[in-house]
Amino acid sequence: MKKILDVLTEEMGKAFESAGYEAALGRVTLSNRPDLCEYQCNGAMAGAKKYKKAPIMIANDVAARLADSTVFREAAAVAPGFLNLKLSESFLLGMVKAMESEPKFGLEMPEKPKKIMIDYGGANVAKPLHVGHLRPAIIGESIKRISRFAGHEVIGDVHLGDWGTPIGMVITELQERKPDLLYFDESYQGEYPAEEPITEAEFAEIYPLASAKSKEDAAFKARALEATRKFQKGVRGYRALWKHIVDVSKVDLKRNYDSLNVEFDLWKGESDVNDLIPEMVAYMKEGGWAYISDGALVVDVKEETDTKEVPPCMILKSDGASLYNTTDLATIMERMRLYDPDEIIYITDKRQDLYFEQVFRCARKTKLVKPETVLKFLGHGTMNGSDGKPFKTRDGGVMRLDNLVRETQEEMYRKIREGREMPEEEAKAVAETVALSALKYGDLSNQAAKDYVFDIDRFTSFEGDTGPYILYTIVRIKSILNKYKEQGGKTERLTFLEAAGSSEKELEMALVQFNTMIQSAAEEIAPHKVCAYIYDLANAFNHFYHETKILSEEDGARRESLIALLALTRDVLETCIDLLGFSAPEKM
RNA sequence: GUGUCCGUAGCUCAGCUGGAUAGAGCAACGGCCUUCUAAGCCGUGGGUCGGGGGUUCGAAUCCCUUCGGGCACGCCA
Repeated sequence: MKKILDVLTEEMGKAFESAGYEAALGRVTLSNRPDLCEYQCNGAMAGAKKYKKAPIMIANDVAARLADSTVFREAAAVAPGFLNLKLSESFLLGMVKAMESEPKFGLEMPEKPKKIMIDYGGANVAKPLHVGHLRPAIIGESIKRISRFAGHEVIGDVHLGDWGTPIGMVITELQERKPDLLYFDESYQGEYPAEEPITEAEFAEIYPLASAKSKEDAAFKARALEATRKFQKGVRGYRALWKHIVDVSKVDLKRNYDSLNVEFDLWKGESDVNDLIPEMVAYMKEGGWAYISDGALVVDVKEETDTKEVPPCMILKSDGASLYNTTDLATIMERMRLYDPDEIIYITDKRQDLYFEQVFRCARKTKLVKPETVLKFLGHGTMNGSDGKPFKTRDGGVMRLDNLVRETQEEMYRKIREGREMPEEEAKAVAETVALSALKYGDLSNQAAKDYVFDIDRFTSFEGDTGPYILYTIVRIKSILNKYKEQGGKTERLTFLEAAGSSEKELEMALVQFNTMIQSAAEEIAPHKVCAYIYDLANAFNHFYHETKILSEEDGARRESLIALLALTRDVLETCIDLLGFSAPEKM
């Protein structure tokens, strides 16, 4: 179905045209004075100059043409030249019905769906996820879901950092603890055992320790670097150990991401492109793009239009080793070969802005991608503590992600037990669901590019613009629908009637904004628009709920229509929160 | 230094392809439960949209400038 603003603009454009003005002036927008009207058009003022006429005269001309419109119940010309519009209830009803009957609530699918790869998560092997990993994970997950819902083919890739020194550190610490392991015997020629030489618990304990050691103990660090070099070079025992560590780590990472309702389609990593690097480097040299500067291999990516200094993109360090750029470029090469995406979106901290600019320019210049391949970078801000600085634990350390999730769940559990009679087991399960909504909504309702303050009390509150408030609204609706069902009410093929009151009409108007909102959230990669929408929708619903008796409505047809409206509202809300990556319980 | 993002109510944030009286939430205060979840709803108070200039019939929104802050600027990722 068409977007409501397009329909209204079309209707308005016709009125402008028939009054002798250009149709393009008929752009209709949501009213910014809801006390005066529902929608508005400011075209009369925009056209005043062109037609050398007072805006109000133009507005009057246009309003006259809309007197018997089936779309607008009212179109009033108001000084100095506003066109204030109110919808006809029957027109709105038609939109609601279309929305209810069409797939995806009437969202039109793109003519040419794009294949989009999203690179998000930023996880490293052998390094527990910390709070800094929260944003890329949940923003990326939401963007993946929104793009997919909007009709595109989307592939989410965690793009694991599985080739770096953290693994060398873990190997080194392991060697200190278990020097007799087969893997460290470089003369050993046989097969290595299939089972892991390290348990998950042990692994979880080792990394932070090894990381700390490496900072304090220079000798340890040197050994860790040596171990890194060995597994990268392919020394058999080290490579085998590397594989074990990657496997154990992935189990741990998956569990963490599961708890956030974050799923990746691909678990690719830096190691996957390792063998591509020599080929890529040779290609860049042969193409005449790469040259040696200060010992390092670089590609110039300056452009004439630059107003700033853009340093060259480094391909290899002066010691010949690869770096972040190397694997990222090789990954682009691999992605083009294996998937040939129309678009690749990277979601990382915004501080990497310039870095990705360099990589994108390099990829484009060296023709690793097609001229039409879109490379996008979405930089997110940091999650700060109440002091406005990056979030830290009470003692100033970096907080692990699982601890943050657990603390949020505990806080939620406490609040639920406080406010509701609920068995412990159920309260626990509900707390998990609601806590995730608190965390995700708290994050996603901010623009991704901005920093935000993590405030557990605010996020877990049931009041105001929060995840729990949204869930509470959904639960209220479900509760009514369940009662209705228990009373034997009909739930299939319900008939809608025209809105009978203003709050009902407002709810319908909020509903029919859905496809407009999704489209702009998808185009602008902006999950916060989904949050803003469901907050408005939930408010519209709660207002309507307060004014309208539903189950006790005596007119059967009218009751049925109200139930249909409730069901639609619930479905839209639940679809939206799914796009944000969380869900609602049955009760709370 | 260069570039970039940000500065809106006491706090946390929307609004930024220019439109009428700048919106929410929290906090404060005051109402509404014999009735579908009051974790709700309704209302009151609270603002030189950092400052200055410009473009425009009209600027929080566009341009310039200035102040304040964050971040980035070749061998980390």
